[in-house]
Amino acid sequence: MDNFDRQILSILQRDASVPLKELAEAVNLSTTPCWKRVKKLEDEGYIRGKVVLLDPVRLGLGLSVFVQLKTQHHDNAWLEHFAETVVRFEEVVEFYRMSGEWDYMLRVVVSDIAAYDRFYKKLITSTEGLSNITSSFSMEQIKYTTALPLPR
Amino acid sequence: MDNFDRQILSILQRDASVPLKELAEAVNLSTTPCWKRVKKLEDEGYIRGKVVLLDPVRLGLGLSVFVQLKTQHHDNAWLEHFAETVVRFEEVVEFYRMSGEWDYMLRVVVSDIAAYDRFYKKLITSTEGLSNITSSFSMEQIKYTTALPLPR
DNA sequence: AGTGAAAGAATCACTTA
DNA sequence: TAAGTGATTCTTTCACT
Repeated sequence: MDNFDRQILSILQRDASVPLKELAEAVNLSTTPCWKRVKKLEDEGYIRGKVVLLDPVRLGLGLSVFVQLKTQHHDNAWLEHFAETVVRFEEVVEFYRMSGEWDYMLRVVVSDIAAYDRFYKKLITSTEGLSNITSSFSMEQIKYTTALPLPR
Repeated sequence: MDNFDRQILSILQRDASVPLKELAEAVNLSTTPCWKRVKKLEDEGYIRGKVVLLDPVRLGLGLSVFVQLKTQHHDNAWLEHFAETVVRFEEVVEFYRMSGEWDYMLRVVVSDIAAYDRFYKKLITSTEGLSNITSSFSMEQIKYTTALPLPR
């Protein structure tokens, strides 16, 4: 992981549609060595995949809801079962196990409050052992990026 | 936005490295009409871009911190200035204006608690008018996807 | 790490339903 | 208005230096 690699990752995580030739020029390599580095970064797991990002608002999915959850169960078996259930819901785009007051946090993407309510009912009927839930509604997504802060 | 388009988006938002020929086969079109649809979806703003997703843990960026903020200022000028400042920080990968108790929420990606503390100091010295801040630490990212729940 | 050739994909003009 | 065919152009990939 040298400087070349970091530059390559930095460009590709912002725009993966640049042709290899341009990418190579940008980092001052010729195509083949640059290509070999990209392949290596894929093989070594730095690059997890290439995807297209969609516009949630354009698709009528402009509402993000953050759901914070508490449970009494703190054993691994319960967590595994719970995680499996929650992960299956397509509306759940992010899911974290937290320290502090709340045990879990989700980000749920839906079209509107009515759709969120449907999701909420689905969630509480399909999981057990939750002692507390709170939902916080986002009014506006001011920033959303998949680009990680790479050390330069 | 018909069924073809939805299928195309559904595939590309999970894997944008599939060749057009395969994509076309998967949705039962030949390459050109399929290609035209992809271009149209880009032009019309459904597709915001193509990116490579990196593995945060592999890069030593395994800590997500959720930062909730309150302010006294509820005018547009203050928000704009505040948003501009916060958006500039690369560590901030998500930034929402919220309803309810907290006015804003951030997701911040850092390497460890020490790095978060550096970010925290940077944040509070570069913004003004914040009346309350709380940080919640994620122990584990159980799910993270950029794929939106498209209606089928 | 680089060159140049071969293989493979994307793009386009044009045709057809 | 939308889909298909085939030719052209551009990109990626690879053997070799």
